[in-house]
Amino acid sequence: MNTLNIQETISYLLAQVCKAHRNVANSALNSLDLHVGQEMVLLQLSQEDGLTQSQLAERMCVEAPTLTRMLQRMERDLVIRRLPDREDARISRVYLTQKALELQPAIEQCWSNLEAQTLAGLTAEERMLLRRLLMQVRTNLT
Amino acid sequence: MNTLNIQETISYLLAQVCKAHRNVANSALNSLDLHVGQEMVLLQLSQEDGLTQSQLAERMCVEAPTLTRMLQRMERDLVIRRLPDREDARISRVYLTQKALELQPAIEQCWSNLEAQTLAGLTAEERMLLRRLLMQVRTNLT
DNA sequence: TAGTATTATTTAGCTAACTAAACAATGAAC
DNA sequence: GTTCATTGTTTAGTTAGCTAAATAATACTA
Repeated sequence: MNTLNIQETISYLLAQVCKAHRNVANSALNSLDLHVGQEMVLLQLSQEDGLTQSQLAERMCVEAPTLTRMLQRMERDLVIRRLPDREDARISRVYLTQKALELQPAIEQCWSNLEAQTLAGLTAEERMLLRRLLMQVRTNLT
Repeated sequence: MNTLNIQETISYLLAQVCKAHRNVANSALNSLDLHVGQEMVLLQLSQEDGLTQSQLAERMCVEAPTLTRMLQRMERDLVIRRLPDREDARISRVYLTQKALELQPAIEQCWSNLEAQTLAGLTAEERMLLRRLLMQVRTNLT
């Protein structure tokens, strides 16, 4: 017999929550012709345009090759463009396009709706508590 | 200016936690020659061997084509085998192999370690609370 | 200055996830 | 019993994520 009932672990619950969260985010973003993950590129650039790919990868916590391919597709779809750095020819800087700027309010609305749906039925105290606990978990796992 | 600071949302935090959690799980499973996601197939089958692919997909909350490909790779790696149902020729049933049975204690150990790492530094009350809050969030998102 | 090490990005090749569509077998209804 | 709908699985094609290795440019060092 199993001594550990996997389905009763918080890890299992967490994995389910994440999958559901990602699915909800994805559905919303699809209506903007974006894939889940791409919104984070646009959000990072909206805070600081012209980041290098390395900077962007680090802030998004993804590996460089993952980002390269995402950016290739996003460039194809005209939501970002890449220009070589003036001083260092190794570096490629990423910029929002007009299309991305126009998309931005809708993306923020998506994110805001997602947050509201995620936290529905939780009091302000519970939300603070959830944040604190998740921050502890994040620390534990990184 | 942004009215919403994405990085301060719980959705953003949740996405980070999930990514970290999946990465930790993946590293541990790699040492058993498994990929993250595959352990769930084995865990489900260890609770009930001979499930149909549809049943397995439903319990894992993944789509049928996702499972088909995972099972093809796992069959190649000799951790599961598939046999046609005797009565209904459409149905394919999935069974653990000897190799999978031998792997099982190590998988449970992985999961157990993951759970411990995830919850390090949290009191019993905090763990109960986290479970309750995550269950609410799961309900909100499904 | 020539040679080597480091840094930035890309390519190649893998897995997990999705949807849409094909395929095959069963079941139902006329 | 033949046609049609439903069910179970697979194929095709997409994206996000990973590691290892290739490529190219800069920086350092003897």
